[in-house]
Amino acid sequence: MSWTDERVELLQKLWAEGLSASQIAGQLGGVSRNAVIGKVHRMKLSGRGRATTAPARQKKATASAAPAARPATRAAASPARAAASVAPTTLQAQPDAKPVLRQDNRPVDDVVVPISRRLDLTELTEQTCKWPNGDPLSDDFSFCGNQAGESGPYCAYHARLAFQPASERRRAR
DNA sequence: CCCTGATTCGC
DNA sequence: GCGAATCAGG
Repeated sequence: MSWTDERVELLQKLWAEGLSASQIAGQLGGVSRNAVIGKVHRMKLSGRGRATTAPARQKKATASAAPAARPATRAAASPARAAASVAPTTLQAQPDAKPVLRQDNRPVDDVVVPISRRLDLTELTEQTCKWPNGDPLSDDFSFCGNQAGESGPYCAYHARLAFQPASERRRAR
């Protein structure tokens, strides 16, 4: 894959949204997270808010000294990562968070702000996103509750997560 | 061990 | 310009 205008645009957008390089690579497809990071740097988009830790870099030291073995494969996925493993949301409950909707005609899937409404199980309807937040056994457990898409149980943001391989999903919000 | 971004450098 | 390898850190 090459960096077409479209892909660069998406890269810039997702990077600005704060997605990690690996997540962006997963969405773009065909590129590694290193490729994404490299591209970001070449475009000079590094400093993204106050996010990363960037003290300084060191010299690569004596190059071509001892290549050493590759890190080996890292495929093995953990057995059962159910809804229970979803990381507790770090977003504070917002009393009247608006559902994720657009006023214009832009595609819904380009919404990226997953402010959970933190609904209780009994508050769910056909139209609310059923993405779980937190540990189901905990008192804090809740559902996203944002406007669900017409064709699924999740809001645009979580639908996107739901249809990604678990390995790319990582922690959900 | 999982992950993050940063850097170097051969291509 | 590209991105794997590597590094430094959480």
